Amino acid sequence: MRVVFMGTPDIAETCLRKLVADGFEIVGVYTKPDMPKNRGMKLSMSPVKAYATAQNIPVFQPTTFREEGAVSALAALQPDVLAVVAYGKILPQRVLDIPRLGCVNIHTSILPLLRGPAPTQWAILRGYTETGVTAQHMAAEMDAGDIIEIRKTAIAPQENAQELLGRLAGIGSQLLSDTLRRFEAGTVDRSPQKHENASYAPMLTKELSPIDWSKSAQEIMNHVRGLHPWPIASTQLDGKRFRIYSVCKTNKKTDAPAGTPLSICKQGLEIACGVGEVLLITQLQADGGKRMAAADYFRGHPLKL
RNA sequence: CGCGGAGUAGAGCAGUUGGUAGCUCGUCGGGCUCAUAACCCGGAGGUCGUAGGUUCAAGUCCUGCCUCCGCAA
Repeated sequence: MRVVFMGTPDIAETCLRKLVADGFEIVGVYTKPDMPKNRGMKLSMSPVKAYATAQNIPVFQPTTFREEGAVSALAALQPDVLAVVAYGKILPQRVLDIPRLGCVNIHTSILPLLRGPAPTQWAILRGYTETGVTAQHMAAEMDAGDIIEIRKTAIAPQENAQELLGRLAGIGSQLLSDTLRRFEAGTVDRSPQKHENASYAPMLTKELSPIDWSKSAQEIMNHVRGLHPWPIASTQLDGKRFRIYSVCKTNKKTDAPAGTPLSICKQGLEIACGVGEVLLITQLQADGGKRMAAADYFRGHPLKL
């Protein structure tokens, strides 16, 4: 079976590796074009491209499928099935129509919940205790395709989006591999989504970073966990901006206004949040500095309380 | 050559206009207490990222290199 794979970030690389390891014939890999990134604005390739190149799989990086050349190039690969994982581009119907057997997408939520680009992070941000991975037939409307299979998993109380995404990548890559086997065998299920229950998980932005200390300890924890590893929760303290990497609930109470630093102890800095609760900042990073334990930071930067 | 910050004891920092390095925590030894992530006394531990240069003298000034980090994309 001729498989064309489309994907860009780490989770896509994990899935591609799984397909290669399981012996699928990958006749082409699509990924987003190399972009100047990071310090120095160096041109960098996606994890998927790096891996595909190392495996000598042909890599395609069209800017858009609106051009006929890109569409015909895909058709020339004569794919039986198209496997898409976090590609980062919307595929028009005429692209979805190319593969002989169909197009499968792996989405890291329990569809129809959390359609869109950041489902893993929003599952945590919204305080869900369970999420999952969905294999769907692709439709022109994003993440609205008929469902093939859903595999659920519980979200651990302390788990952050990076850790969760790592687990979902493992589950998703297995699900993708299993699904492709079913495509081969002609035993793929199909059941429509309950579109009236759909919700959306929009792209994360830096505007989401600042912590609202008037929220409850649990909500702030969700905020910190959900925005890890990007864009990372942040707050102002003593006139400086800090990225907050991890926090911990306490059972203490306070009358101090939300956002007030209360005390520094061995584990970190205690701050008042909403409804009189106290949250402990355990890991942070100041501008220009490294990420470190909060207790370490305040050893060298005494904070007047 | 996108903009900027930083590399000093195990950890986090200070070190003023250049004159053989300090603080907090930890660590080791001793003491005190019913008790404590408590307190007291004492000790160990640093070729100040690296290679050159200026100087009587450089952590402190100049140049190259390495590494780390934030912003912006």
